Amino acid sequence: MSRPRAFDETAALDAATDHFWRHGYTATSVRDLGQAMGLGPASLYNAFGDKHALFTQCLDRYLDGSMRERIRRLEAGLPPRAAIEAFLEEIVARSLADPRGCMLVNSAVEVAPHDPGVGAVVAGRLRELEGFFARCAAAGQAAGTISRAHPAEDLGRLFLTTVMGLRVLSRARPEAALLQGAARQALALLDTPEREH
Amino acid sequence: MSRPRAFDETAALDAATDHFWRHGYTATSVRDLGQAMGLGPASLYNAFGDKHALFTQCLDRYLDGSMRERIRRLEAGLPPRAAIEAFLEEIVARSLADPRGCMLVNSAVEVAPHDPGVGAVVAGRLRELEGFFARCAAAGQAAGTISRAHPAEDLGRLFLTTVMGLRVLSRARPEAALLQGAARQALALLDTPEREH
DNA sequence: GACATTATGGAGCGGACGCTACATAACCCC
DNA sequence: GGGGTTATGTAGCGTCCGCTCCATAATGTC
Repeated sequence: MSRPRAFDETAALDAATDHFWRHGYTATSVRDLGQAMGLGPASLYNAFGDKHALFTQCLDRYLDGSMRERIRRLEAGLPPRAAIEAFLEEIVARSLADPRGCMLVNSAVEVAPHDPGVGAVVAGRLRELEGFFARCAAAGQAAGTISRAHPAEDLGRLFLTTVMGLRVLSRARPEAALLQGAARQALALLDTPEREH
Repeated sequence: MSRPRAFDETAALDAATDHFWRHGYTATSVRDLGQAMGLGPASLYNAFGDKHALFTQCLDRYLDGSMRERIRRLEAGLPPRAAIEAFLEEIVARSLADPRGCMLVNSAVEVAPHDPGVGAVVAGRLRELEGFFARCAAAGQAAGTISRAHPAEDLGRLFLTTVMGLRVLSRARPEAALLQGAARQALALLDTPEREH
């Protein structure tokens, strides 16, 4: 019925995501995106809408492929305490290996405060991550592998905060001793001896 | 000898800082800055150099007036454990009250990765903050007000990470329960019962 | 008051910005 | 192979970007 697209949509989105990820929203121009995606402006606007709409598609794809994938994989494949430990380990390893940092953090800082739509997406994903940690903490406490000294809700809040902090620190101080030390110290909360009563 | 400046340099720098703080480096134009500072472009460039030089002056002033001021005040006026607690409390209160977030975090995420000069400044200030927490932790342990269950270096690393994380979370989820819960949980590390041996 | 020096306002440089219009090309359906 | 429909390349819209030039103004020195 009509002429088909001459490019791979997912490859184009991946290229756009990489560009937003590296340079942020404002510092990325539509011309940059078109070049990275191998598209002229007409094709870009026809397929993905304007710059803002393209960014939200990239952010959604990024979050599905990184954060949600990790939550699903670890929660399904590991016991709760190990899932928490593995999450932090992966975050540290990624922070040390990938200079692009975390697109969720980048968006929370650069875009979310000025963009209610992106702000809602970011807030929702942060709640998902907090929920993962809180669920694992509660399950580990029920299974006896995690100390009951602290409420699971607060553990979830602190692990979420720790992940965000690690991702920020890695942009200016990508040092293994720093990131591993912080993660180790957060995980120590899982072993707090319980006071006798 | 020559015509004097017709504007207050510190007030102009404060106005520029506020603009960079709210909108970030890239999204702030020199015209915006000139309008906020009450200066024409000629005066602005003559007094402060180009946009990048002005930004670094704003960032330095901001850090001296917020982070360094807080470290100095708390470390001089409070015992070590209380200094740590007060720092986190102030960060939470400020995060809930001021929608601009933390300019150090903003700069670490937006500017530092693409700018070695700013990156060095940010890394240095992060080290100062880590040092404050580590010093307080060690002093508190020596005074007996902080548990010796964890090494002071790791406590410093985690508190630094926690502050960074709180500052990120507050941009998308400025919720008292979340930020206070995370801070409370981090501070619980100061009370870890020591295992008998 | 003439002079040297710095500050200021305004005009404007070349280029990049996000985005659009339009003619043409490539496909499916019949 | 014509017709309908969508995709694509190019040219270019109006605006804003960082920054500079230049004529003029305001000061201290003598």
